[in-house]
Amino acid sequence: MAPDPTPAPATPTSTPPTLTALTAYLLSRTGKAARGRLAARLAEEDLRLWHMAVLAALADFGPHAQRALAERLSIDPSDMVKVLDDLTAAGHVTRTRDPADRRRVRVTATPAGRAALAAQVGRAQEVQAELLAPLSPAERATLHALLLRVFTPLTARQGPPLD
Amino acid sequence: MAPDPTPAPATPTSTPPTLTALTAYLLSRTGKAARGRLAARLAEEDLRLWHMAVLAALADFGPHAQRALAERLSIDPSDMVKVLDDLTAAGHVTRTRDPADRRRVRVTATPAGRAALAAQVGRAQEVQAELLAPLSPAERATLHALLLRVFTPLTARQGPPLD
DNA sequence: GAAATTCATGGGTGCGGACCTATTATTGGT
DNA sequence: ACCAATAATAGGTCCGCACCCATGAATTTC
Repeated sequence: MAPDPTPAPATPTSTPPTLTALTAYLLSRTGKAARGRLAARLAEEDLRLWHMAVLAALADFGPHAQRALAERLSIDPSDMVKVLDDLTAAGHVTRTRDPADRRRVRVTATPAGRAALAAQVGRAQEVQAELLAPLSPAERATLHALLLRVFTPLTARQGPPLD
Repeated sequence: MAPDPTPAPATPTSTPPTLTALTAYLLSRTGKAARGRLAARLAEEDLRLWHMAVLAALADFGPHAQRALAERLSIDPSDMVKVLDDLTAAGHVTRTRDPADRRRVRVTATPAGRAALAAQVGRAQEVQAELLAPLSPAERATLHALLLRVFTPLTARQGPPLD
């Protein structure tokens, strides 16, 4: 019977209001949760987020030169190499040298790759359903729309040299 | 026509619709952006997100035993040590042994620490203003409310053993 | 008083992400 | 034919985060 302030129910694990009052903080935390769960699901098939992003880019925009693909996704070309190594090993994409310019490598999604992407999208939607469980369908739509408006300008990186 | 899909204006850097259609993806990306910019701002004063979180917890809930603080924030106790090392060195918190139970260390925010927290909150709001620039004040409030509802259950980790 | 427990601490590990520098083909220009 | 620029590739580094174990001091339990 000490002056112990924590009887038994242990610590509440509640987050400081000072932080939850910040939208930036909430974004950071929920984003991390989303990323973590997403990554965990993708890991079930030995994929990471970049793999899915590359497959999505190929599916949405068609074949790319490898470098163009890297630029589109704002990933370092040398890192793209490794991502594509994995994807080719898994049979999700094919690398073919561009006959016109044999320096370039043309990256194309295979049918298996597109199927894998569809499967991953499905898993992502499952994760998403868990995360957004507290929200009604209408609210989820609202959230999505708002996030999209916040997100878009982030990628619309000012084209100028910037260097 | 030439099979060349990229005339000259370089690569658009646009994100695959397959991804932007996923709220989980948007959460992940915007969250990462928020985190990154936040961290960059905090780094100006040699602080990281954990430092701010600890200061906020102390300011909001008062002094904590070190272990209780770690539990509240769901951080490993051994990592908490290092965070507190930094904060004490910066004069933002004080560590005093609990006279009742001399194993425990009582962590208290100093006035300087509380001031530093206020400054960081200010910076966070600046970052936030940039991020949420595309949204009207009402929309920002809506976003905040929705995120809060999504976030809360994440921390309300089911108390059960789970192991 | 001895043993088991709790805390704080130090040190170390592994993972993922971002970034950076050669090196080797291949090209276009001169 | 030579030279400068571009593509892909293979390495390597650094950082942040999360996690885990061993130790020593202090406390509770028996």
